[in-house]
Amino acid sequence: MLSMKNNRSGSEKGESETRESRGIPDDPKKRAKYQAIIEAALEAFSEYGYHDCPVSRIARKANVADGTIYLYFANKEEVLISVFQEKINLMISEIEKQTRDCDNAWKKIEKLVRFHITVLGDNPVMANFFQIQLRQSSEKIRRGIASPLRGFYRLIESFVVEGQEEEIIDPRINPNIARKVIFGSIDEVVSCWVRSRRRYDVKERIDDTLYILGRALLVDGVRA
Amino acid sequence: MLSMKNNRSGSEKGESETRESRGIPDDPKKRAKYQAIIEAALEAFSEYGYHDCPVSRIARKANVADGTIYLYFANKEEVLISVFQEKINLMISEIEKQTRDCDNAWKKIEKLVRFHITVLGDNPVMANFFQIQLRQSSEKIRRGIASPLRGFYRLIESFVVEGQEEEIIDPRINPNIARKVIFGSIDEVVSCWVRSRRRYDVKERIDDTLYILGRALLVDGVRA
Amino acid sequence: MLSMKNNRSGSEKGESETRESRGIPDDPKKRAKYQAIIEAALEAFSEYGYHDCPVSRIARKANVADGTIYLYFANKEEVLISVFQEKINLMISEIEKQTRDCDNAWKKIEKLVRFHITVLGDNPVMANFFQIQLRQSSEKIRRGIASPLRGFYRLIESFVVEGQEEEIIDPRINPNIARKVIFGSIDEVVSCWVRSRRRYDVKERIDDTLYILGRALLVDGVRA
Amino acid sequence: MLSMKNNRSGSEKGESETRESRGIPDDPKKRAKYQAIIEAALEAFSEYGYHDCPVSRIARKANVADGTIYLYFANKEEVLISVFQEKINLMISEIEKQTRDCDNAWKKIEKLVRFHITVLGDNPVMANFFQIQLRQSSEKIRRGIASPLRGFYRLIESFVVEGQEEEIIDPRINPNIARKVIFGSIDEVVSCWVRSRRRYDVKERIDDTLYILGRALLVDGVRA
DNA sequence: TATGAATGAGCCTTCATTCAT
DNA sequence: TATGAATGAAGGCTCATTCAT
Repeated sequence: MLSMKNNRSGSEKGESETRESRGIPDDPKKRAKYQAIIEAALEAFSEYGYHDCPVSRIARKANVADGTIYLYFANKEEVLISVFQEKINLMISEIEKQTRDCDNAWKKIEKLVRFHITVLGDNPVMANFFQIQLRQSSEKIRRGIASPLRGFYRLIESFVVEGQEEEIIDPRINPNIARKVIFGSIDEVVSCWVRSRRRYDVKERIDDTLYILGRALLVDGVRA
Repeated sequence: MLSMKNNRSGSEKGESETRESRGIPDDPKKRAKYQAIIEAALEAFSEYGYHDCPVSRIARKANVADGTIYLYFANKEEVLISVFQEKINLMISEIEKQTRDCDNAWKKIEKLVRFHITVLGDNPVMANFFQIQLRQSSEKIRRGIASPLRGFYRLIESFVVEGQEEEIIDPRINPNIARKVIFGSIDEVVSCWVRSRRRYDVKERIDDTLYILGRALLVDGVRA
Repeated sequence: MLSMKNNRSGSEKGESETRESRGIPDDPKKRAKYQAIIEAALEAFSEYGYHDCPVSRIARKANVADGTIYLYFANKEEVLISVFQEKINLMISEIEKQTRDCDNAWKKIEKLVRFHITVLGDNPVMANFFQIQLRQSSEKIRRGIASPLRGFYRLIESFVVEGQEEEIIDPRINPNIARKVIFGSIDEVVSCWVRSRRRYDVKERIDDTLYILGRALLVDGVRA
Repeated sequence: MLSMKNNRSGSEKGESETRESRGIPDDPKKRAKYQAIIEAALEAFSEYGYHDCPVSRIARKANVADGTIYLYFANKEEVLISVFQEKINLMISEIEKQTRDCDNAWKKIEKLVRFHITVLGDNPVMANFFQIQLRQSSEKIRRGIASPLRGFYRLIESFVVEGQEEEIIDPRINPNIARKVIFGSIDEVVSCWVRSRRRYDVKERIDDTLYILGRALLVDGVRA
């Protein structure tokens, strides 16, 4: 099983407390403020764009002082990274929970695709954050995002491998590439929808997407 | 055939000389300087990241004064957009040329995928630009990029439709979604490679990618 | 009586905290810094001229960082406007105070003229500011200055009307034009002196000016 | 008589040709271009404001290249000064002509006031230029304007002295101050009208202004 | 722990002026 | 003489971050 759940430290190398990450507070009062900042940042970034969103705007939204942000996060980049960590980890746990009792690996992939698109489709703020704000050119941000994203990647890939073990997914498929096709497809579907200013309902695209992904992965006998 | 080739004007409405786009110079001397700035910007953005790359750095690289940039582009955002226009249009023309005498639509898709990954795989600077720098959160940039990108999208989609007419691609596939799967897959494959700091050779991933895309699209009889 | 005294808010519409004016701070510590900037700006503008005086020079003179200016004023134009507001309102209050127990309206006008020329005559920095720096071609500045200036205009005009009610000023005189003659005369007297680089003492011109203004306004019986 | 007419050199000290002024061209073709620039500048300054009017805008309006401006004027400041010189000298000549056969000095003053306000009142572009654009804080501009302005001042003052010689103007009046009262009054009347965005007709204010000025200057017996 | 005033580095952009053609 | 592309200095302003309270 994926042991991602609480591995939310800023970097995988365990630079415990210094610059890169101040960690997630244990004290419930602090934890609440930490969460408030995360949620405020999510909204603020989506609303104004990462680079056009001053830290003061996050603070204002979170009902804290500007300086308070820096008691919880090392800097603005860390805030963005932490928002992503929080959200992607929630997503991963939820998908793990929901796929736990699926009959087979393809059902899990189906669930994952459906869940991911549905969540973002129902949540414009998060969709904007994931598809637009996250893609910053800053090296530090990219590195900070890499690790939690890997958790999501591994989840998908594990489903593919599982499917191959169950002999419902073509064994000649490279699972790593399959993961990229799956993730890339979802990502593109959602990105286009966000860029279209959400003029249609993405959820209506789920079945067509799954149809193609099913063709791509499943051995002939299994395809409906 | 797609008539995208030389449609590189800044805006779709053809406002010859407004703020948003100063157009591409006809005078060959100016054209050369325009190109020099484009190339310098491509490099500079890739090297430092769009937001961490002052206009002065582009100017320096292009061997022109800071102010000169503004004789050719309305502002920094326009530079980024123009670099993309220039490059994506080159790519489109080249793909159109190379696919002109393919036997069937699938060969064209194969060519496109292979070409796209190869070009970026051989060109780290451009890869970084396409996969990282281009994804800015600025609304204006996103809009500026949308139109030339659409040309690329249309090209892919036209191949899918062609394949369906040739009855080698599953008619039940939604071509628009197929395009997203194809583009999303390429994009993810290249992005991961760039993010890995190009620690391997992407071109080695082409066949595996095409294998999955072939499964995804082709009717059973055609698949090798 | 004119209720101008403390009406120093940035805009007439009472928009408490908008861009255009950050208001005058209540907190005494901030108020002190606000005043320091005002005084520094007055000096700096007079010394270098509005357009040739970078904000950084004001900051330096006020012993604050450049950015601090923008915590107190929305932009450079607002600084100029605020300096004027501050100074003209002081002037108005002082004149109101000093004219309160004058025997008649003409004495008030006399006082006003004498006071105005004396203050500027004794204060080259302020004179330069009022006569030179204030007259900027920027529309926004002109509008910002208009409202506090109107307070000064009204004061003069009220004296003229009063004089007519007292039957010492010719009733056939248009008080609005009389105000313009009075103000225009003072203004020209001081301006010429400033432009002469203060090569003489303006205060010596007061009596001659008042002699002419007395002739202009007073009914024959009253003139000395 | 005033010998101002063609004394339009940049400075009174006769620094013939070097920096400060390139003089007015004799060659009629050049003279035409010189005039075209003057007129274009007058318009452009009025329209955009001196500081917000790039030299290129003047060039455009004058149908010449930017660089051409510098063949006729040493710099932008010189352009402003020259516009003023041209216009004020025209004004002076015209007033001299029109007052040549006035019965007495007061009629001349009347004519001058009426003429000045009428010309500006009928010519918003020139009014804006004289009342707003001209008042720049730049030391160099102020000095450049001083000399031609002095011609206008002298004209007014000469009328006052004449009036005193004719014994229609109070001999106890200081002619220099009288000139300031006259000029200051006109200036204020026109300035207020310009600042009001010309919402009324200034010419309607002429009589009221003259009434007050007549009271101010004329000996009792002469006043109507 | 929380505040928010203060900092000051840094960047985009403008535009007067020059000069090769 | 005329052009207009090129220059590059300069400045207003923002905002991430700090630190005294």
